[in-house]
Order: sequence, then structure tokens, then C-alpha cells
Amino acid sequence: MVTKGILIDRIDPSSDRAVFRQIADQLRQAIESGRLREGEKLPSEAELIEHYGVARMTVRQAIQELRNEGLAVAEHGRGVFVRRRPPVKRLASDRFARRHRKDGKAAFLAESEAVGATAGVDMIAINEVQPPEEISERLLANEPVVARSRRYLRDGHPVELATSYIPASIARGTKIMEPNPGPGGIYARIEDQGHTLERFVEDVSTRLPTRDEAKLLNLTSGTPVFRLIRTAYDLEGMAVEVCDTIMSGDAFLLSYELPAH
Amino acid sequence: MVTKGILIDRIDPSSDRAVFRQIADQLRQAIESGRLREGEKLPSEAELIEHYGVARMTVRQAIQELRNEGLAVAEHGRGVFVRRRPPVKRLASDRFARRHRKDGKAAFLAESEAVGATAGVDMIAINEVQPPEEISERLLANEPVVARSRRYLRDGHPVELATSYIPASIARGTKIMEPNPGPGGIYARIEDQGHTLERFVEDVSTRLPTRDEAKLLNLTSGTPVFRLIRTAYDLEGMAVEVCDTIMSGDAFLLSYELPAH
DNA sequence: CAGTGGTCTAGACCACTGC
DNA sequence: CAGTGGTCTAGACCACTGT
Repeated sequence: MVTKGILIDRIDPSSDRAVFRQIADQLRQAIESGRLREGEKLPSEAELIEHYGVARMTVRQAIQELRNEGLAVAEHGRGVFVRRRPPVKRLASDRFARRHRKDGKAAFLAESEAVGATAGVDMIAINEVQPPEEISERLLANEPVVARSRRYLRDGHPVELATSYIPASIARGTKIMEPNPGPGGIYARIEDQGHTLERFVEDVSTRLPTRDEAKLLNLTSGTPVFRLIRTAYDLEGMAVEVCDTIMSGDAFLLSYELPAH
Repeated sequence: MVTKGILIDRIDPSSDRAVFRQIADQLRQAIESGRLREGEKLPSEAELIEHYGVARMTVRQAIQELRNEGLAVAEHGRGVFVRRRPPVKRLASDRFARRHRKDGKAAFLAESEAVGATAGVDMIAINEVQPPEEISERLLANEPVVARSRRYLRDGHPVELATSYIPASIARGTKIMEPNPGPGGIYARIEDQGHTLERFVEDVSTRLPTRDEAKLLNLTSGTPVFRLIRTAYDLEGMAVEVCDTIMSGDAFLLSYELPAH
């Protein structure tokens, strides 16, 4: 039986701790200690019911707890498995440096190739829109904007949703309006328009994904996301682009350098 | 009845969408549209059972879904409420600039006062320890380290856990070994020792809190945390401190500036 | 005390997976 | 097909809250 060797202990019904929590504790311990490895199957509900002598809802609550913690994922008809963690990608603070654009590569591609992953983009959409307040307060200029949305894939798996907002006065009549903006990406096109980029400000927050984000990024309930709002400024201090990004929280590590002076 | 005006629609039992999800959808809609505001009470289980004509486990599943999404919190014996979001504190990228230390203030105090919040520190502990690998790989020097742990409070609520690791050769015999390290905090004391700070590197990740973190930061299940590992370098490029920080994810916004060149 | 959510039982039927 | 998890019912007893 699968439970052999994994679930040593019995349940203490007289304990203050709820039975389903005690079961969850034992499974969690098995995962965190490595007795159950990534991708391995947990005991089935039927096995847990038999082993502990409890009702089905009780073992389901235990499993639910592990799913909420992001430790396990259920697959209908197959079983419950220890969640696999994607390799973490480190985003260094020089990732938008001009030298990366000089190679003709947009930032996401350059980053991915640096770690030997294949990169992809899909779901590209380009529209003129009325920007939400979080965007317009950063762009300052109160004019029409072009929104470029896309989803980024790493090794075929979606990891990032991004929408760039660019003042229409900059974007109109350029390749920014086309799905493929050409070598160096949209930042290169913005510089073509005479707006030399000087600096970026990134505002990072974290939260649980909305339902839509969870669907698009294929996230289970225990995975938070980064929300990253990046504003690009040109030499005159004008905000020339705001990019609103949702990133799978377990797939990235954001690295920044701060001067001490 | 409380449900009046909040739950307009009925359930479609013939729908593909599970009944508990339809109920969750309606409650979520009420929250996101603002019909139910922060801190307001959701209809009780009994009211939902009566309104929809379903079993108790079904409405509990619906509420569980909202709790997992971080939209609602249950209080035993009182009810289920729309989750309150704390005011977000923006941490700017110049928060460790020397001018802030010149005022005799440590970083956390200076930040808090900037937004009119009262700041506090408790649970201070200082030990010589063997650092975990994530720390030692950043300090490089393979020598004993002093660990300074503390918890930060904002307006009386815990928001941040931090542990600083400093090579013992720098810390020994200084106020770094004392609970109160004196004006300007430990960075000022490190500079007193002749290590002028040049730059910091911050590695930011996000995940759900461990059980211990949730307890210490008083977090409900739907709140992720930031994990921030900051390494401080002196003018010679030596890592003189590594600070491992867990921050309540809904209480902070991290802001960074990146050069474009 | 009445009202609330927390835990648990013992069933039922369904949909999906893999052999 | 057997085995798996997903949904749902209809109860029970408990612990906590506020009056």
C-alpha cells in the first residue's frame, strides 16, 4: 500500500488539533522532509480513509489545506501530486540596459536565452484605449494611449502577462502598432522616435491571482503573483511608456541594485 | 434579510458550472462591484442555504473559495467579512541612502515617519550562528556571523520580520551586538568600523507564508509575503551584511529605479 | 441565550483517467 | 472497466461571539 512508510503516525482524536489538520500535518511533513518528492503521488482519498478510519470529507479537507498552501495539486481521475516548482528565473537590474537592445533582442528574449530556456510570445493584442487610473497617473500626459498586451511563455509554459501603454503621439505610424515591433522591441522603436531612454521605475507588489490571471498563467491557488508596473522615462524626464506586468510568483526572482549614497 | 439586494440571481442547476462556484461568483461580484465593502459582513451560511436552497457544505465551499482568493475572512462565532486591506507603504529605492542615516534614523523608522505611521520594533534577538546557505553564499567570507533578528510593527501591527547577518569580525565589540545599535542603526555602526557602504543588492521573491510567519505577522490565509534578501557591499566590494526579510505582502509596495544605460 | 462558523459522518452520483 | 477526484445532500455536535 502506498501509505506504507509515509504515514507512520495515527491520529489522536482527543487532541485539540482537528483531525483533518493532523492528517495534513503528516502529509506536509512527508513532503517537506523529502519522503514525498516533487511530482510524486500522495495516497489516494480511499487509502487515507482506510488508514485513518475517517470520513471522506475529513481527508478531503486535509488535502484541501495542502492545495491551498501550494504544496499539492489534484488531477481529476489521476490523483493528488506533490507540486512541481518551476526553475526560478532571476531578473537582474540591468535587464533593460541598452546593450541588450543593441543585440537586436527584446528584454524577455534576452533574459530567457541567458538561462537556456526557450521563449515565446502569444496572445498579442494592440488597441487604442482609455488607460486605467494607475497607468494615467504615471504617464501624466492626458492623451490617447496605445495598449500592447501579450503573454510570455518559457519552455512552452505561460509565465507572464504584460500590457504596455504608450502615448499615441509616440506610437502612431510606427511598428509599435504591429504585432512584431522589430529588432530591440518597442523600447528601440521609442528611441527611434527621438525619446532616448534615461531610466525606469519599477513598482513591485504581490497578491493572489485573479481568476482570469490564474487561468491565463495556469496557476494553482497557492501561487501568488508579482505585479510590476514599470515606467520608462526619456532624457527630458517624460514618461514615454508604462508597462503593467503580472508574473507567476514562483517563476521569478527580481534583483535590484541600490546605491548607498 | 441581509441577502436582499446582494444576491439577485438564482442558481442554474443545469449549468456546467458547479453550484458552489455560481454562489461564489455572485458573492465575488458583490465584493468587486463594491456592493459589499471592506469589513462588511457577508450573508451567513444559514441565509445562503435558505436563499439558494442548497446544503450547508455547498455554501461553505463557496465561502472557502472566496477565502482562498483573499477576498473574505471568517471569524468564528461572528460571521464572514470582506477582507480589509491595510494601507500600502511605498518603499522607495533611496530608502538606504546615507542622508537618511545622517538624521540619526534607521531605515524602517525613517520610512514609517514619512507616511505618518508610528513605528515599533520588538522580538529582538542577537546570536552568533552558522548562517544558512542562502546567506553564506552571499557573504562569501567563511567566518562566524552575528544574526540580529527583530520584528517591525506599524501602528502597532506586525508587518515585517528581519534577520541581519554580519560577519563577527565586524560586529564584535560594537553596538551591533546590543539590542539598540545607536543612531543610524547597524549600517551606521558598520561604517564606523571603516566599511563605507557603496551599494545594496536586493533579491525579491514572493510566496505564501509558512505557518510560523503567518502567526508572527498575523496573516490570514489569502496574503502572500515578500521575501527580500538584501546584501550590503562596501567600497572594496566586500559583502558586509546580508538581511533576510519577510514582509506582509499586502502592506508594501517596493519601488526601484533602474538606469537605462 | 441565539446565532455564528468549525468539524465530522455516511452516504450518493458524477466526470475524468488509464488500462 | 476500476480507480481517481469533484460535487452535493442531510444530518450531527462543537466552540466561539455577542446580548
